[in-house]
Amino acid sequence: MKSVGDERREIIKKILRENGVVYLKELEALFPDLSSMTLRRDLESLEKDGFAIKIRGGARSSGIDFTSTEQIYSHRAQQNLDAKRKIAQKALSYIETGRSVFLDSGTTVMELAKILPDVNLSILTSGPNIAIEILKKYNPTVNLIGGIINRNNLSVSGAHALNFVKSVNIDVAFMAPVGGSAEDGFSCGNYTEYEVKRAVVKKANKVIVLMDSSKLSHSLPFTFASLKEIDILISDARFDSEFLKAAKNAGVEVIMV
Amino acid sequence: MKSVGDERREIIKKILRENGVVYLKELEALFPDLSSMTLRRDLESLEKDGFAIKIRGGARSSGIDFTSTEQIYSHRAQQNLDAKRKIAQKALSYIETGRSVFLDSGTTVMELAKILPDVNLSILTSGPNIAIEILKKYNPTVNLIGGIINRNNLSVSGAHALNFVKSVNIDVAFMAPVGGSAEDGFSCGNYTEYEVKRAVVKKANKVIVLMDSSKLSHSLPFTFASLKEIDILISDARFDSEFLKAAKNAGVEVIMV
DNA sequence: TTAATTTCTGTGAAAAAATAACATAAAAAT
DNA sequence: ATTTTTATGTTATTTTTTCACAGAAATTAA
Repeated sequence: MKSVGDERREIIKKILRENGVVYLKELEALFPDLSSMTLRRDLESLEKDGFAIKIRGGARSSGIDFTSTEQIYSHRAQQNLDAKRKIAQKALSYIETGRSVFLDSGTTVMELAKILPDVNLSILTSGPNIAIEILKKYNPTVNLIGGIINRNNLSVSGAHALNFVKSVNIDVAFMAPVGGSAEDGFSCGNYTEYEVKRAVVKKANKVIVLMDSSKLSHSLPFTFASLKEIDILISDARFDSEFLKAAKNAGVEVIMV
Repeated sequence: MKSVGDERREIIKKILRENGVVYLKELEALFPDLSSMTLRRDLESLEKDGFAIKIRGGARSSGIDFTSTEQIYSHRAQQNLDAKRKIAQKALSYIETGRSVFLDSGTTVMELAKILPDVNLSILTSGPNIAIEILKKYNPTVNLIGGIINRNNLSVSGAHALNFVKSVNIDVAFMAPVGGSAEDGFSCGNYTEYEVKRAVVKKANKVIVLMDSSKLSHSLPFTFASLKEIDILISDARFDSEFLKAAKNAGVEVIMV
């Protein structure tokens, strides 16, 4: 699985991580005895892997921190927009006026935020971009969890975030895992974010997981909720009978969109 | 401040938001009676605004959507923009690498956020839009204060915000008052926001106030800092000798841009 | 080991796209 | 009404990218 230019591409990745951008000229200077075509091909391959975005004269970092397992899949996740919308639409029916609602960070939840009805709701979220989206409406009260922000997924975590969550009441929580499976439950790739999600799951009266099919059968290091701990799973995935059986045993209502 | 092609660029933004990418060919088909040069220029302008990233043959969404911010601020942000920029430019010289910096919410501070150098800084802010702006850079660590968000000025406040501020150390704080005068000091119009600002002023080693001339001689109900409590005042206002005398007595360095 | 196969790299021509510079039209300001 | 500014169009030039093919290097199989 390793190949000849891997080391070179690692170096390019590093530059990309540090500077956010790399130009062909730089690379040509850095690797004087390679043809620019080879370096072009490197950028191309990095783009195919979702690490870089080619721009004129070079490439930019895709913004994904590829040192963690979690984000390796995130470029793929970006593509499932249609599924995310359907999931969000379905999720909408579980939102009741006047309730206290937690919205996790993530692109699927962002779709939900966009179509949220403009009614009296108390929203709590760990995503600053989601908070701002909801502020477009007039009626919901928006509470933003504070803490350190992960620039890769615009998610807030850390000790403050954790304390915040522990001090509030949540009727219904919409959670967005990065991975999900029957055995390992719903997981993410970052410990501090796991802590926050875990705390939310414990506090919420009802937990609804929004998961598009790209997440299925991926497991990430930190499980924030087992099947037993959630109430509803909304997904576009075609679950196999084994999964559905496990869900049924755990008392989870599975909704396929 | 609105300009001719704005509507067209809104459409392009929308495409970008939906598809994540847009190609010049598409745009040429969509706007058949415009030259491709104009459309190129649109993409360029969208890139300059941080909304898009140019790629060969088109542009990709930068992933950061601050439409809502723009909408909320569209009017206010344009007022005195020139002065705000000059103030921000001046403020920049008081930011040192590696320090813990508090950035208040507000449009003047937003201008500062935009031109912040991409260096190792620990940023604490009460403005979610400011946090997102800074996340465009690679190096600063961004801490966002949590709490309830005021949809009029995108500022976070409340008990959680207050606790957060009380638990952190701040080297230098950049504050944006809504009103300022020699007698009443620097003030704002909302009690919970006052509480947070007050806490910041007490904790910060150095307090720098950024105030454009439209704020001068306005007093609002809640004074979060008296002249004595601040270190530097940066403004485009033409202060009268009485004000300058009061500032001098209070040991405030007044910088007029 | 050699031979076969695959992967990686180099070259240069052709195509595509981006830029720059200048001209004109439209809009805004005075 | 005029000046000034902003937006757009046109064209030529430069730069970058793509493409197709050939040779080198590495890997695998025999």
